[in-house]
Amino acid sequence: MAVAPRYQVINRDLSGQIGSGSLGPGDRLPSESELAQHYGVSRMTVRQAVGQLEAEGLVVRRHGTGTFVSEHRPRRRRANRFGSFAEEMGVEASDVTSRLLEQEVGLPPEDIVALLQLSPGQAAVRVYRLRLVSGEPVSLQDSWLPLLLAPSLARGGLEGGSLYRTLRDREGVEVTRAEQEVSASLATPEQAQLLAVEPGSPLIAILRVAYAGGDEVVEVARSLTVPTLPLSLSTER
Amino acid sequence: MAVAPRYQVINRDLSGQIGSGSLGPGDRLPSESELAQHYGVSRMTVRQAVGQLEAEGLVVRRHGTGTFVSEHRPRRRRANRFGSFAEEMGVEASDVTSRLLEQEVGLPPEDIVALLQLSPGQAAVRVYRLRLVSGEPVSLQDSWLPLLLAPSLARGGLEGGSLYRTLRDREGVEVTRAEQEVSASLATPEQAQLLAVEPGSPLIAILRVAYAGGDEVVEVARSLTVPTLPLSLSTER
DNA sequence: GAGTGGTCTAGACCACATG
DNA sequence: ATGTGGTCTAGACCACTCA
Repeated sequence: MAVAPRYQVINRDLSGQIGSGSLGPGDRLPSESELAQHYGVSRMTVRQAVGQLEAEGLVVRRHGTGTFVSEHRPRRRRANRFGSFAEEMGVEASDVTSRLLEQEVGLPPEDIVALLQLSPGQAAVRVYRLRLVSGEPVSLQDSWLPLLLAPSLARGGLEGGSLYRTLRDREGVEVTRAEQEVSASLATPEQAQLLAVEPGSPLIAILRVAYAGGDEVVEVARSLTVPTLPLSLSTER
Repeated sequence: MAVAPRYQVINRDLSGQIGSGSLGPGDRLPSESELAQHYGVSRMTVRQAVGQLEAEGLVVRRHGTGTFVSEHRPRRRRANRFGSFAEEMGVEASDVTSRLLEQEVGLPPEDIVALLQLSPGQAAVRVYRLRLVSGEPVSLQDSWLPLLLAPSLARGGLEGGSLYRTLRDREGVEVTRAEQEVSASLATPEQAQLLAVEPGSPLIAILRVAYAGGDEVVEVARSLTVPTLPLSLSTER
């Protein structure tokens, strides 16, 4: 039945109340004892739910005083765990879909070869995807992985669209660390068409190198993401 | 006597064992039950200690398998500590210089007022700087701070070019947390001239909100930075 | 099946903030 | 003095992994 743990149910309920505005910034949440009684669980369970809210930045706990809704909307999650794409975008995983543009075995471009630490001639798998949130295209992700590390990807298939999860479940390769470089670029006509923006629009460009274990490079990926900032910076002084 | 909580003692002990190498990368920690017995506490207490290690990135928990020391040294704490400008750019602090473009007291634009949580009419200090690395312009930083929090800045002067350091030394205000949103934009002619790039070039745009203590907003800053990526992403597929 | 971490209980006492 | 969150117990059952 895949029943969610109680603390997650409580977390989502409170999270929803904050999101919908029935709990506004600065409001005090019911005390942990009250919540425990209300949800019919023990206080420790409530604490787990609230602790998660706190980690997400939605609430602030004050010893001896109470738990309060944060004054600000949390913007970005911290990047300790290079989160899934959904986490990084700050959206629900269920809102994220993928369109597979290419999945093939071949020789990557020179610069990628170097970053992947491949010997000359060694093949790699390319997974080129368009990621969508709520059906809207938001990001192009172009990943290259050493064929030796990801042979199963050569045969196609991605479990639930998550590359890292597929790696872990099918190859036993666990991505433990990633480095990113953020840049900006202009959309080419082809990119623009896929992302539904004007050609020449600015895009956030990220180069990511993902490692497993020590220094073994598992993936080199380039992504181009549509800026989502609500403020128009380009018109500023 | 200010005795530290047991879970913190346990956390530090394990943390020390990892740091000293008696627990190396990939090693499995004793099971939670064993740790509980060893430290003479309940398993829930051990879980709190280990959970903290996990949040710090020192260990990885695997359901049904065990808890393992992470393969990599956890790098920078991001988000929590937001490095100096030099750290963020990955350069030596001695290579970084600033050119003060404006430093004045006034009423910020509407959007900034909201983010600063100012009442209507409340004044703020603006510090607008061009940051250079090795003499090359790389970033425009436009900061707004509540006048009440930074009165000394109204009289000019920045210690060593570091805004946060000035805040700490002169106002006793310590920035404890910052949130950032990354975006992209196109350089206006004026921005282009200051940054020595072509008008219309893509720039990395970052909106930062810095907090002191709980939810008190200390600074809202917008920065525009020249992409420094060695790879030319804009010419890619 | 044995061992691991994940969830949960129904209490308890303590430290802290505020009226 | 009261109520809050912080810490802690001594169990329990479940879900997962692996031999």
